[in-house]
Amino acid sequence: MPLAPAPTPPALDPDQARALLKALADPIRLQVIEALGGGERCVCELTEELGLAQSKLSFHLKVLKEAGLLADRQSGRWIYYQLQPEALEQLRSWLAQLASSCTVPARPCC
Amino acid sequence: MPLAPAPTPPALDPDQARALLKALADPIRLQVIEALGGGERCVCELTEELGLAQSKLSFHLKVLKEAGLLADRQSGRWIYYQLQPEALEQLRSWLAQLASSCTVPARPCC
DNA sequence: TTCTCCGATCAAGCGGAGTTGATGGGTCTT
DNA sequence: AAGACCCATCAACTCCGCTTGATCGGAGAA
Repeated sequence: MPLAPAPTPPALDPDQARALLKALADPIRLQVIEALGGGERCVCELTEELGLAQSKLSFHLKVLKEAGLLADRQSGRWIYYQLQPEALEQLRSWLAQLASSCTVPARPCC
Repeated sequence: MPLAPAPTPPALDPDQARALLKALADPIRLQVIEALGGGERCVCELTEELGLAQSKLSFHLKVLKEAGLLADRQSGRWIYYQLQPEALEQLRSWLAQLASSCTVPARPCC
């Protein structure tokens, strides 16, 4: 039987949200994310475009991949990375939920 | 004359996105954010609910406020903080834009 | 096989964000 | 006025994440 489709991914618990945000909150990783926003890229392309040391880029790619933000694919000796739209969508849902009722005024304290 | 409404805030440049993400990417600040997701709170309420040292909470509130994620309001000797939905919405737009074309396959590299 | 290239992994060093405890400023009460 | 309370700020310390340079593994070319 076919898998149930999941157009809206399950809600993010705070720990998962934290992992995604922590992975995104680095200037170099943001450069990588922005570069991959235009589509899949090979590591050697990213190295050149961003002007990064190879080991440094590899380190940050690993962080992003382990957070679930990136997926990789090997083709010959090259490895291609791309953004995982599901992870981005999960974060969007989490943010939307936060915004939904955050303007409720406080009842006077104490 | 009435102010022009701004339902969709202006697009976020990478630096602004980075500032927001960096502010969110801390476990204590996330606890604060989650607590404020239910509505405005007084600092003394947050201190008690989250079981934090006063100076520690104050430090993180300042970080969140300077990032534009929180607004504060004084009433007598109490200070109330609340989430800024506009900031959350800006982040959501930024994420949506990233996801929009990130699945374009790479053309073979080299 | 050997050589070359791509990318991941490792260990050591460094810097900066977060924590802690004390102090200061401001408001309300008595 | 003095005192109590709420919150921000400060300086010193700690600790963890990032950087760096070298090494390793795997795939293709000769």
